Amino acid sequence: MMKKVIQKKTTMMKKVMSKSNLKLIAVLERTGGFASAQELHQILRREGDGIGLTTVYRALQSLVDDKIVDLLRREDGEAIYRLCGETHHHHLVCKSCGDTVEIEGGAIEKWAKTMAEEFSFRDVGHTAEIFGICSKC
Amino acid sequence: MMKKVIQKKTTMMKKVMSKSNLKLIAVLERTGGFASAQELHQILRREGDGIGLTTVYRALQSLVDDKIVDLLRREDGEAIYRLCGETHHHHLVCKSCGDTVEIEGGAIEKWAKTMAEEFSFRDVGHTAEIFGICSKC
DNA sequence: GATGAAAATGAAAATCATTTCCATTTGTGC
DNA sequence: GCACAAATGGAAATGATTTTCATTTTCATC
Repeated sequence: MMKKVIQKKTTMMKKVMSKSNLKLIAVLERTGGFASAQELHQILRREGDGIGLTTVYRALQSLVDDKIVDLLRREDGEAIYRLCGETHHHHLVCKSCGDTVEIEGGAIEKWAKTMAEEFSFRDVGHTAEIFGICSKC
Repeated sequence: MMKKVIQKKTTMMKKVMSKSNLKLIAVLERTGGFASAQELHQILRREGDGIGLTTVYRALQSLVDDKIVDLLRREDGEAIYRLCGETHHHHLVCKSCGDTVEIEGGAIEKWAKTMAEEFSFRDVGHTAEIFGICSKC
């Protein structure tokens, strides 16, 4: 069995993940999709965690800084977060009932890449959503 | 001198553009790029126009509804507005300097249509933006 | 020109996400 | 235990946007 290495914390060391950061990651893993800070806070509260809203915002911010979660925007401008590294997908949303389908966006990825190259942009990301009325509505 | 044509307003007629809408369009034309509601309001005030902030928001909203201006988001979520071109297009936005390129989205139109059909959605629209860092930044 | 209804307007208040302040608690090394 | 830095959370502040509501303007019609 390998000997356990005790590490001392030094300024050179990578920051240790705080408890709240871990909690947020856990919720994001569990819920899968996107969630706003307010929603994440509610979820944690509902589960009995007394975490404060401030802490949720702080934790999310640091996770974004560390590139552990992505920050996107809803149509109304509210910030939504998701774990990085999940397969990147897009949404098909019913304007009437709100039902959402996750869809493949291969064509989009290619398009974004092509356009970025054409205009010499780097570090590009993209957003793409389709909205309409689903068959049930 | 040509005789002035007096038109009567009827419910069948296309909605007439209100004064504030025209003012907003004028400023957007003049400034060219994107501007937030707050900025547009300041510009108008600075020019001696006593227009109220509420009216600016209302005018922008109606222009967006009428597809006369585009609504996008700054990184911090603040809404920014810009005159639409005639054709449906998408944007390539620099996260650093805010420069924007209008780009072709043929691939997107096709993708949206295909996906909508696959999941039996109707009346579909879509949004798609690419953001990154431009060559100058 | 007067009139009345509908549309437009703007000031102030309300809303809502997010940030800032600050006092308290927790964790860690000595 | 002690000292000190980091983490935390509640309350207040901020800032964009929306709502409310009373007032003003527009305009077709008389």
